[in-house]
Amino acid sequence: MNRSASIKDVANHASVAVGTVSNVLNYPDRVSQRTKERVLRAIDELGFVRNDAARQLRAGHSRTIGLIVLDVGNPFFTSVVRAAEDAAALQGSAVLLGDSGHDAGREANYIDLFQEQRVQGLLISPVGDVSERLDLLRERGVPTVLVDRLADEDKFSSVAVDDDAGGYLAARHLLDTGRRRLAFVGGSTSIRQVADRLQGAQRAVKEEPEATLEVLVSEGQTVLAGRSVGNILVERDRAALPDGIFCANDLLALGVMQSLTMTHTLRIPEDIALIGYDDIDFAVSAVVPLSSIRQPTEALGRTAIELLAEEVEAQHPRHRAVIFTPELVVRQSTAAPSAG
Amino acid sequence: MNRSASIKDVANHASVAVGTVSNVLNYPDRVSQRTKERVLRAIDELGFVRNDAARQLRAGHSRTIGLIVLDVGNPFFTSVVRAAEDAAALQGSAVLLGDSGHDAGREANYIDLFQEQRVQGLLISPVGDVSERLDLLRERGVPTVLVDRLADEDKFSSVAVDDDAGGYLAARHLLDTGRRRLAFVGGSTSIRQVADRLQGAQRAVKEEPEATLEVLVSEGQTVLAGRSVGNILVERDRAALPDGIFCANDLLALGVMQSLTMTHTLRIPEDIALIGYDDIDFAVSAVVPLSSIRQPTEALGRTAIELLAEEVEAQHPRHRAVIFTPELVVRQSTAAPSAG
DNA sequence: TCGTAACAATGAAACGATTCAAAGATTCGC
DNA sequence: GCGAATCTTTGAATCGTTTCATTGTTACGA
Repeated sequence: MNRSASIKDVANHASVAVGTVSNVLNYPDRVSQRTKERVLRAIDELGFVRNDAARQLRAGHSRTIGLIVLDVGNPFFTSVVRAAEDAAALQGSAVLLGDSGHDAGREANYIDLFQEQRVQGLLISPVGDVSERLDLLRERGVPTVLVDRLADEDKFSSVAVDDDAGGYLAARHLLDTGRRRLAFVGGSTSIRQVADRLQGAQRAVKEEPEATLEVLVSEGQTVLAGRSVGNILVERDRAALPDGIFCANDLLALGVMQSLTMTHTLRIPEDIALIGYDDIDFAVSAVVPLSSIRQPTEALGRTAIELLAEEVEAQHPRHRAVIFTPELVVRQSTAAPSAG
Repeated sequence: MNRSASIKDVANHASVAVGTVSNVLNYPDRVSQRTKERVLRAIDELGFVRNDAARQLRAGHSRTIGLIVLDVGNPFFTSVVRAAEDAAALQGSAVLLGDSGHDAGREANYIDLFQEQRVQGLLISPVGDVSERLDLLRERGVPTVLVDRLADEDKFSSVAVDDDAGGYLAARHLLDTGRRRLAFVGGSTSIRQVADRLQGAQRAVKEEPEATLEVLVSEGQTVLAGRSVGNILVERDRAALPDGIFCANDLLALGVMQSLTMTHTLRIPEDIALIGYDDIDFAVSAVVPLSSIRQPTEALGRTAIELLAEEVEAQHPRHRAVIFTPELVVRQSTAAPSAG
């Protein structure tokens, strides 16, 4: 119980050499049937479990990949994590997950921890700017792929989603269903995602001469912030109201939906169409099922692992930036208005 | 770049013995100021990072704790994980997180992986029954604490939340605010949590002679399932309606809320009070802010780590089962009706 | 100046798995 | 029955740390 059995114990118990036990574990074909059975029995009887530390020490590297995300609670990352785990499992690696919680200190701790663990490489959705900490990783030769953040291809590979394209998709969809007086609701445009989604929306609006896009800045990106914006809107003259609203995320959209439907005078989608972004679980079960833009999180996670594998294998890695295009999910909240 | 610097490289570079470098890292007081500086400079110049595998091999155990949860996406577990990480950090350990996704196969993989890693111990929220896999861990002497699941104290320590008490709290609150015709909405009572919460509610109702409790079984525990139940309710005669509804989780409650408020004839909380369970983020930002029962997730995570530490230290561990009582969070959805 | 105590530095041994050259056993054709 | 070829098994060396008994150094009081 105290000290767990080692390969040497197994060897003694089965009366073979340690090398043979190792062969049974790693190259079973090299070992005769009889011996194999004896060894396996011994392993079973002693409850032997390989010591990964020793294995790894000898091998010089681990079979794990470090993954540091900004917030495991965020469904976007949860989904990326799951995809990355599955993709890693396929190539025989395990993922060590770290949650930085947007905190640079925690991020640094995980980077250090993972380096000490000699992970094969690192997937990271970095806090703030791509910092010196990451440059240090590069110098140390730790293969690294940035997730949900574009990077200079001289320095890192990266996977990201094209937020401009997502914004375009959303606005184009509102225009395609006949809306012309659009509004964009988002937090500060100092958040890159918000700025990009807005930019894409503006691009779409420019394609329709008579279409307009009003920008409403919310205080944060929560349901409550959305409700505040909605409350301001319902005060307006009917004529001054937008007929299509694009929110920078689903939480905002759900908040706006609450305000608009609470008054019982405005109908979604007949009077105002509403589309969000992220396609969270709640979108489908909103009072009026919410149209949204879905990000290809599975592809992100899988591709991140694949890019990392490239980095690990290549001697002189040529970094790549892979950008995914999000997808429009149409639900009732943007159904075409019944009359022309 | 190829092979990272070892303690031996550092020793050469600083012209000291390897033991001295080790002392600088682990017992800085044993080393003279001059030497320490030379060594630290060498570490810096070579970009030396401790190899944890070697450390661990020598030590015989790692400084990590394995944590396997049923679903990292579930806010309950996310919160437990975070608390466990913080508590572990305090005692100098790191947490390796595994997400079984309710899948026994994935759970088994993580158990194996963590055993190979020689984790100090394991926190696990097990899939299905406490199985032979866990018994095996016990035989192997891997300290294990069950999370969110009571266990035989002969076998394991455990931390859990008292769902019966939670159910009692919720129903008692409805009764205290004057409601007498209560309804319970939940999925199948074959789910332990559902059964316990119902039982607690029944206990509270029995305390009031004229109070009644009707049980409505939903198909699943989602917003949509809640909406279905709500839709059935609004069809009823006003007189046959409950005046207080307790849902086995917040998703169900939000769904019920959607149905009731959509009709515009029933008001929450004036006509019907509504309370959920879990206190998810969405509860506070619902159309009518939702009262709920909050589970002490931080305490769960922290205590789990503490119990594990006890197991690790004690030679002949006496297992303990710690049960937490949840907490009532009152919001608008159960405000006392304006008139008596 | 010497002996002793306190302090610093040394380096071999150990942790447990994998590797691989070498030795030993078996099979086969003739 | 013999040599060659093939298949098995062996065990020492190795990975990078930590530990610890030992040796070397310094300081100080008598």
